[in-house]
Amino acid sequence: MRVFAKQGFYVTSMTDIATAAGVTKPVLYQHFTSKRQLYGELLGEVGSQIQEAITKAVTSAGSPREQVERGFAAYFTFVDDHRDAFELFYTSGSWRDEEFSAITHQVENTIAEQVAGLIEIEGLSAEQRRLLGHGIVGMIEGASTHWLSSNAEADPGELTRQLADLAWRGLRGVRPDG
Amino acid sequence: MRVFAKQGFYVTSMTDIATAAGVTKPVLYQHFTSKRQLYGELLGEVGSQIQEAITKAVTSAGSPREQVERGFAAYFTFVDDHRDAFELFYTSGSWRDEEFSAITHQVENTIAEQVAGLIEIEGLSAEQRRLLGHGIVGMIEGASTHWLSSNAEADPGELTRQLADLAWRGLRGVRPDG
DNA sequence: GCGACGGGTTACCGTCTGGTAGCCAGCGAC
DNA sequence: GTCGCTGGCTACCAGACGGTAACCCGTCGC
Repeated sequence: MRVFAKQGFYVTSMTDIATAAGVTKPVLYQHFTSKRQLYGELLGEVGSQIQEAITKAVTSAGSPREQVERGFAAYFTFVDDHRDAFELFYTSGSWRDEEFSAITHQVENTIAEQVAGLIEIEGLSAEQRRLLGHGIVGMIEGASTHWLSSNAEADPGELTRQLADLAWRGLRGVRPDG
Repeated sequence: MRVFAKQGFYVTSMTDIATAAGVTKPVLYQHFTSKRQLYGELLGEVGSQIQEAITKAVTSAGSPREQVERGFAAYFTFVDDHRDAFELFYTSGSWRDEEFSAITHQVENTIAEQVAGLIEIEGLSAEQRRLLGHGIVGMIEGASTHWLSSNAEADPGELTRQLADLAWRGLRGVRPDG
């Protein structure tokens, strides 16, 4: 995970992974049939974790506003705790690969659908809701990426307050703190 | 551009590109010194186009709200008109590459900074504003990606209305149409 | 002490790709 | 008609990587 997350799929060689794991290539091939299978398994594992974390957080909440808040909190906490996993999942660079992008898209679609269900406004088609849901998902991903790359020392709680407020109230509704 | 956008940097071979261009490899190397240089030049070109389109649109607007609207419109119009360019730029998969990601990040940072300047609320630090700006940029990117991959027949104008409204007024402020 | 066994390692293969050298065709000059 | 030149193409090279085969070493039973 660490080496894939740092270097990406194509740059990383099986020897790199084996070395990082303290073994040699043939040992790796006793556990995984191919490089693609190893990567796919990793990606799927991470995807399940993200999805589970968010779903659990959302279902434990009451009002839509609270669901947004808790969902965001779960996401940022996950990113904070599993930095490598997030980077692997998000900047893996395998979006042009049919098999791999299917996994990431499945997760994004699920989250976007959950978000779409929180929009209370009448008169929006399902596809319009989905689109907005993906907008919110992109918002979270963009903020997370910047957060990690900028080495900002904001904690997940502060991030959640800011971003959930942005999502819920828009650019005009953000308040300085709490 | 077309072949890079469809396959990504590593999967695409110079022979692929040469073939798509109707020439052979050595001819390619008369124009570009290496695969990386070719890709970097392409990426920089696209980045400049995106940035210029948005900056031009934003500076032609008055109120912050209008700047958001026009900026979004410029982005979605660009995506619609230069699908390959957008895919190359966004899902290029070269985020793990120091040299390439510098280009994309530079563009994203510039846009995020412009967005940050539109937030009128007092009491936010520069870094907090930047973070929210990147959230909005991610929102646009996420929505664009979904828009393209879902083959939705929404036009850029409709996208702009929905998403600009989402950005400005939040999830509670989206209205069905117009 | 000796032999069998099992897990890991070295060493290797085929393939592919970025990048280049040397050839060849076609055209213009005389 | 022949020579020379220019520009593109075929053919090739070195290196790297995914994946595998064959070997080797330590351990355990006798």
